[in-house]
Parts: sequence; C-alpha cells; structure tokens
Amino acid sequence: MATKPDARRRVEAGQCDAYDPSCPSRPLLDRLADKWVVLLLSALADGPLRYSDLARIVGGVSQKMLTQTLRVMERDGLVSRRVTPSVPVRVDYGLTPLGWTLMPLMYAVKEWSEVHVEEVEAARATYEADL
Amino acid sequence: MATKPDARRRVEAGQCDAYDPSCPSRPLLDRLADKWVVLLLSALADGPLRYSDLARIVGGVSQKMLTQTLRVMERDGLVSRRVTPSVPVRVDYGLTPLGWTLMPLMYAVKEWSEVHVEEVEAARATYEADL
DNA sequence: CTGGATCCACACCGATACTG
DNA sequence: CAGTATCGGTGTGGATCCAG
Repeated sequence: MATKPDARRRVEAGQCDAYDPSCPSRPLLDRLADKWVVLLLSALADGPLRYSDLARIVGGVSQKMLTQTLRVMERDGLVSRRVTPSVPVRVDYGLTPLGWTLMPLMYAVKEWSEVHVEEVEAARATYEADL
Repeated sequence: MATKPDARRRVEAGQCDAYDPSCPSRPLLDRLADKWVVLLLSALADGPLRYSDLARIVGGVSQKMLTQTLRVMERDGLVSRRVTPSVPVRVDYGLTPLGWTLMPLMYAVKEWSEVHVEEVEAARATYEADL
C-alpha cells in the first residue's frame, strides 16, 4: 500500500494527467477504453470464469480478441490466470484486487449503455431528421 | 421521462444486454468505449467549452478526431453544440442532461487510470520479468 | 479445451491543405 | 476560429488452420 498514496499525491500535484499525451496514464486509458475490456471485466464481476465461459457470455468475441484482451489485462494486473493441468487443460480467469477496483466503473458503463440506449437512439433519430 | 422506465424494464427483463452483439446497446458501448469520448466528457464536467479550449485541454487530439468525436457525441445526444454567429464564429460545446448522467462514469475511468497507473506499470514490469 | 499463428481486408487516425 | 476534404500509413480484428 505504498504506491497508492504516492500516485494520489502525484495526481493531486498534477504530475499525472491523462489529458497529457506524454503521461503514462494516457496509453493506459487507451487500453481500458475498449469494448472487450468493459465486457470482460463486467463478466468477471460474479467470480472467476473459464475461457470457454467467457467466450459464451461475451457474444461475438473472436478467439483472437478474447485471448489478446485477456493477455493485456493479465499483463496490466487486472485479471489473474490460473491453469489447472488436467486433460483437457482448464484455465480460470478472475479479477485481481486491482481489477476489482476497476470492475465497478466498467460495469457502470455497460449498464449505462443498456439503460440509455433508447434515449440515444431517439437522439440519433432526431439528429437525422434535422439534417 | 417515459423512455427511461421502459428501458430499465427491458434491461431487467433481459431484453437489452450488451453481452448480446445483436443488441443495440453493443454498438453504443463500442462508441462510448473510446479514449477521446472519455477525455472529452471529462473535460466538459466543469461547464461548456469552446472548440479551441477542448483542443488545448485534451492534448494530442487531432482536429479530425476532435471534430469527429464531438459529432458522434452530439448525434448520440451526449453533448450540445451552440454556434454564436460572430466574426470569427464561436462554437460552444456542453453536456446535455443525458451526457451529464454519463460524465461521472467516464470521469471515474479517467481518474482510475491516473491513480492506478503506477500499480499497472509495476504489474507490467513483473509480467515481463516472469517471461 | 485453450489457445498460438497466419493472412488480409478494412477501418481508423494523423498529417496536410484548404475554406467560410 | 472552427471546421471540411483528402490521402496514405498503420493497426485492428475476423477468419481460418493448427497444436499441446
């Protein structure tokens, strides 16, 4: 718990600003602002899931994007990967403590799109009509 | 205020699910899960801003992406665009009531990346080391 | 079952030049 | 000031095949 106060101090001191393209938080934000990251973190909200479960829950995701996104999230310390060396092999993905702090935000974005999609569609229809 | 209860009912009934690629909320989520959307909505948290202000605050954004992203957000009913026909012309962008409900979520994501960037960098270093 | 590897079309996006 | 238009490199991402 030594890095969080430091980071918070840097943020308050304006030393870490996602508005600044040279700040490390910018590429991080770029990785997080991703459709699959939002859906995968949301899917893991209720506990660890197997690779095939994630592929089933998150519809339309290709094997490539599923594996690729999980790798990046694992690399960033958001999800943990546990391999059970059975035959066939079994792999479970779960949220790390760090990923657990991000999940609610992503879940909120997913829910927002579900709840407000009709309002957005209506706005789009109005915009088209006024064209 | 008639659409919101309907939408919420549809969500609770499972008729609107971002996990389903054929649900309209999926392409919406895809548009929202964007670096520039997060930064622009966050930038408008303190009130309307001019085009040039947004370009200055959100570093590294090209004219093309700035205009394009603002157009999509306007079309989706997230931001309002008000033109003052002076010379030279002045354009102000602000959050709509709908955009105002989304802004806190995006702002939270931006702040998360700023606060936790060091932890993520540390996780990445560990991942590289274990390779 | 859980990927890794490859190919390739396409969309994205930055740079640049130009305009009311 | 606030865009529009266009071009071209680059990366994304789906499909497919293969492997442990």
